Amino acid sequence: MNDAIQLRSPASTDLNAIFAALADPTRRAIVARLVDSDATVAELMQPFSISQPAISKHLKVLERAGLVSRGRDAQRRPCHLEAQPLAEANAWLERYRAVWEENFSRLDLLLESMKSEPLKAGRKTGKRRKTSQR
Amino acid sequence: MNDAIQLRSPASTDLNAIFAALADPTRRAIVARLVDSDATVAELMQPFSISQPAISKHLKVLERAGLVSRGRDAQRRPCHLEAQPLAEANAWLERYRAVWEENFSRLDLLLESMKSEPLKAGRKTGKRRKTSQR
DNA sequence: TATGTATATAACCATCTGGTTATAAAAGAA
DNA sequence: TTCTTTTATAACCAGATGGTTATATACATA
Repeated sequence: MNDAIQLRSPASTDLNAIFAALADPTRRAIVARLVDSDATVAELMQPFSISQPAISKHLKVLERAGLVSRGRDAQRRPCHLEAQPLAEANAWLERYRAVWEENFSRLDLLLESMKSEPLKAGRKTGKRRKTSQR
Repeated sequence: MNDAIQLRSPASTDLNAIFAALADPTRRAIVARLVDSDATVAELMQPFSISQPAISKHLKVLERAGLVSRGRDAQRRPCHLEAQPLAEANAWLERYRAVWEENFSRLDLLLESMKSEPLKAGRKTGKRRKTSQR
């Protein structure tokens, strides 16, 4: 995936849109709803007290992030949840699993992450491991 | 975690800030850098061609999301990566693992997610699985 | 054809974001 | 004290975001 320094790789751009899309509770609720089944705009609108255009805007954000695709059924434009962007976001977070799981030591994580995906953000000139004590 | 319908639960608010913080490539790179070790603002600034105040702003966003905590070492304010928000974001995505892993069927996922965390976004009045024809 | 239904678009608004430059503040060093 | 280093804050800007209302479009049906 190659994140870190060069900020404009296509994959990185995707992650921008994906995380941004997930940063809104209405959109997360829409994603949650679509796990169950495809749904029309009207159906997605139902649980919320916001206008239909607002929902359409949210759907466009989800579409741009690749999280939702649209079909066509007469006037309706049924929404379908796409898996891949969720997998991408998960993959990014997965690299830091060791941070929140106590099984690994910091050093283990470093080696682990270098093996799977060279982070190369470092350039740690001084490499002070304990810059302070918090 | 209780997401979906009521949009302003504290946990939901956290996810907003967490995902929003991760939606920027500079901030994701900072997170990646901090996995290795704590770092000062100057150290974090180094790989980027943006100003120091810009970095300070990014750090404030990460702090608000709980992803980074700050220490004190003379003039320096070393940054430390906090695990919990990453775990929270991961936990949210984890609920949809079955969506991108073909092992589960859709129905399996539904049961799975209901067991672990009642989604209750549905209110599926008609429970039409295929919105396409009606 | 006219009407109703489902969705999208336009125009607008307030607020947030990500950047800038200039300046302030905090702390060690001379 | 004065200078230097490190970080934060203020003021500003352009553009995005999330909402609104009003209107247009696309299609089905009476």
